[in-house]
Amino acid sequence: MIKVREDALQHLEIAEYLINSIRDGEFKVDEKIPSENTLCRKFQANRHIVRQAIARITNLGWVTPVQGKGCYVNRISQPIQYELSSKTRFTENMDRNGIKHSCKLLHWEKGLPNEDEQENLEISHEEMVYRLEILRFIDEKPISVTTTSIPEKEVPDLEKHFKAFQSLYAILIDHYYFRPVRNKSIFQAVLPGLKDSELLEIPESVPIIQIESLANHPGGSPVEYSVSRLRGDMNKCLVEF
Amino acid sequence: MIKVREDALQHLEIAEYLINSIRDGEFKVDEKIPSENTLCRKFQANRHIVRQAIARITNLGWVTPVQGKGCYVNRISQPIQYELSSKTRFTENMDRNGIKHSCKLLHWEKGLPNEDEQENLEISHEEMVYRLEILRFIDEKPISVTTTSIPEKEVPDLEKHFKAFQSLYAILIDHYYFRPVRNKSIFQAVLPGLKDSELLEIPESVPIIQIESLANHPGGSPVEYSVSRLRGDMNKCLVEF
DNA sequence: TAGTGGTCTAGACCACTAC
DNA sequence: TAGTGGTCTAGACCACTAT
Repeated sequence: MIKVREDALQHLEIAEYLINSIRDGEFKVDEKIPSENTLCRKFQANRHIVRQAIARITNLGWVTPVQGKGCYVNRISQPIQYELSSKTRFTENMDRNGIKHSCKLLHWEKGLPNEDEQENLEISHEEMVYRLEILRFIDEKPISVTTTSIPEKEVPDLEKHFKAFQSLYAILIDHYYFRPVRNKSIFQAVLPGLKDSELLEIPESVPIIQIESLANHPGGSPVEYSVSRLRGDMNKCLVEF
Repeated sequence: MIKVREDALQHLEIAEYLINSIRDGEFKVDEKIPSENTLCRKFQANRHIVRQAIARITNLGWVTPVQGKGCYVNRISQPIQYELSSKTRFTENMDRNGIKHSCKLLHWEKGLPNEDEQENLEISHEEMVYRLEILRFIDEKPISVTTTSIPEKEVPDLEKHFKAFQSLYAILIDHYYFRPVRNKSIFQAVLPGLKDSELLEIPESVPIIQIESLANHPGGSPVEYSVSRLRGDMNKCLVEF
């Protein structure tokens, strides 16, 4: 067992104080906690220590520091529950729960498949795939980013339907007359990469749920391989058996 | 967009160097990376910066610092894939994949149910529950901690069977003649609390997968409510639909 | 211009490990 | 005793926001 000096770990005490103050409503949602300097004076602590404390409660999701302004208390919303089954999709999930949402096609490309795509989609190394990167929002705040791969042969000229992009599944159903069925999903808890943390507007220490999914033609062959990364503090996933 | 000084974020450069060196095999698994002081000299950087870099690669799972000794490179094992379905249990999962595992009953108690337990197990506030805390190991390393609640009426005198605890399900089947069936699971990515990080022997910034599950009597009423917390860097969960 | 958070330097003392 | 990582102090300059 590692000993700890009695007066040490002061940053944990400060973090605890801040969390309790937020819980008690002393620091209110969307308002600011005291500045670093103020906290230094209050606790007779070094700025470094105060910053450690703030880093901790930031990672725990309580506040978001903004350069030049201050450190804002987050609205602690219950995470959105996302139901995964063979049929549910993001859009239906949100609509069914009456949650206002939107999405944005960040990027698309047509290219040769990587190994994961070849294996999961059961295609050869020379069959082209469409690759879409989609960012989803709830209350104008980004909550997930998804990379989806579909073989070109399944959706020729897919890019013709990208104007006013609303939902990939709407395009598949309206223009290609099929609706993929979720076959399997693999869940992991990971830390975001630099790109993810920028897109999702979270610090690099907020955990994210990564869901790697494969969807098939109804009763048939694999057609859509996707990797989604959801903010851990705003999402949870329900699976019923 | 926030600007960054060109010479700034030096700690990210150092972190990148360290990761690349580990990847390239320059720093080998189970050996130590150079000491903080050595890195300070090498990069002409302040110790604080070097420590930031080390904190980063620690959180990303590459190394584990040990006081007084050094900073050891972790064996990057592919995460263990854990298959969740209505029937699979930890023990069967591991056995099927030929993974050597063990577990330990950390604590047990009999007490009144909390709100979650009342709701999920569909019991009144005065029906006692057994509450078990189980730590699971793979290769002698802790990988998950689970809290399981079962109404006392389902398993009277449960504690009589705790000697040489091997598997809760073995006890249920051998002595109470039923085998719970998984009904639903809720996945979240969270950061560990202090207690979790101690039990799982991970720093507080390594994400964990939290799985809240409910299991029923075959075709019947709820009988087991559990919350598991798995090391994110060592586990992934597969669900097939 | 003043105040905020972001980054970095320099140096101190402590606890733990190895010798 | 020397070397390691853990914690903390004191102070600097920067970028951003508000006034």
